[in-house]
Amino acid sequence: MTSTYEFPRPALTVDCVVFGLDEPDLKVLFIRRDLEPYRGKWALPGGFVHVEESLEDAAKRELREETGLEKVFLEQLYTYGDVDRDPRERVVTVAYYALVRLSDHRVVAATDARDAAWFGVHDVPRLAFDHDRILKAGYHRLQNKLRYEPVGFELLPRKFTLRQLQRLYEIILDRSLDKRNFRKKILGMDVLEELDEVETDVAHRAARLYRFNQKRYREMVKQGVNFEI
Amino acid sequence: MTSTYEFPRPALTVDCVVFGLDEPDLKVLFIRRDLEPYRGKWALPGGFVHVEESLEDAAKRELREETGLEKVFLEQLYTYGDVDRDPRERVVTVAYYALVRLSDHRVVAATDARDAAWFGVHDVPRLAFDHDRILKAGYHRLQNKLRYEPVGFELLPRKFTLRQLQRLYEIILDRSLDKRNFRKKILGMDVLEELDEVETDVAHRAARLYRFNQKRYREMVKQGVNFEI
DNA sequence: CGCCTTCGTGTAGAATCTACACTAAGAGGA
DNA sequence: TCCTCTTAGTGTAGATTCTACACGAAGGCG
Repeated sequence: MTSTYEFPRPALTVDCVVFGLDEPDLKVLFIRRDLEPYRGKWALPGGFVHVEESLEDAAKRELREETGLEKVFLEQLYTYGDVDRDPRERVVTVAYYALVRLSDHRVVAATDARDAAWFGVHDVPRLAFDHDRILKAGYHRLQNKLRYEPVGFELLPRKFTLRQLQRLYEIILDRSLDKRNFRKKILGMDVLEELDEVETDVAHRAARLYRFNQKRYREMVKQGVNFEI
Repeated sequence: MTSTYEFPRPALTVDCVVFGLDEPDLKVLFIRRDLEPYRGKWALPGGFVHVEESLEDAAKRELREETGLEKVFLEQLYTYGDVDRDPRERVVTVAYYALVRLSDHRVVAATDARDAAWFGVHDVPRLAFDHDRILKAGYHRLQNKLRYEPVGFELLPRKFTLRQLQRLYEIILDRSLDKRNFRKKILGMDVLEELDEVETDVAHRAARLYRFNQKRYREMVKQGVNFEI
């Protein structure tokens, strides 16, 4: 079954920059290509947009098919449309970035016959197409996002300690933060719920666990509260 | 001449949200559609992406063809890909927003047979497709952008007074700013060149003219300087 | 020359940011 | 049981930045 159009059309794909926190590293997920071009090279998970699915649906579907990931935080990043991005033909790619809780999704690589693997964000192999550029944009966006919105919770277990959260910020923003100031700031945002639980299995005083209160956050966003770190 | 593909492909278009400052209003440019669907309705300037041109080139070309505008500030906004955006068929639209110096481009509407017109951003007619949504996103983006980056100069004449600049900020951000604090802040950024000229044709003391020093700005961005207002 | 309008400037008090160090809790081993 | 080790959890002073606010100077115009 084929489709015919009066004028030639670019192919349309989605690609996802998938971040996961694997302390002490921020990791990104790639799949190994099993087709030409760039066969055997690592690439961002992604693929063609079907004509009856939205862009976001396409991104979700590709993530599920290629990496087994579901229900992750997903946001549009940028659309890449230079004419020579793909050696075969004109391809326009809508890039998304995703944040996944590795605590929930341990076994990603195994879910599919395809070869998937996490790489440290500062230690990425040569990538197919212009995917290094997309990766860079995704990382940059994550850093900016984190600076202005409390989005990091998507990378942590649902219950976490303030120390874990601070480490996350330090890893992503790539600079160290003062413990007391960080706690003041983040608690002052008033979007964390203090739980009646502490962490377990640590060989020292256990830290209190917190949970992100998304409902409260959304209310505060409406009121125009600032979440800058 | 037709093109045939194995699978159906969405059509790909670009649309531009074009802002211009026409004191005391921020205006947006629309064209009146002369084809179905939405014939006679106002719509964002835009059109199909040719297969041999980049997305940005397509946006520039459409702007030129439909509105006569050239060499304007142009930046990608968001890509809209819901399946039912267009009643005819699946259309994916990469939206851009543009800032134009009305002082340089007075006669936009006349350049083409097509019907083009500026509307106050708070006083826009019913628009074709989901263009009201795109407009909203563009306006929102402009506000955010202005808040964090000195981008407003693109809307002013190359030489301008601090008062003009402040008015611009007030119009776009939709709140009044303190004169002295604004001047301190903006001059403290160190990206304005004080000229040896003052405004003319005013019936009161003439204000000094300034010019935006883009080179200096770029250097400062590299150093990670903050341009928040 | 007087009037009118806008230009251009400083400061004090409030709020926020930054840098910094010690006691408390709990686990583990002697 | 007690000593040691590690991290938890907390407050403050000084510097910086933000905010609110008013008046003399310049220059065109009648």
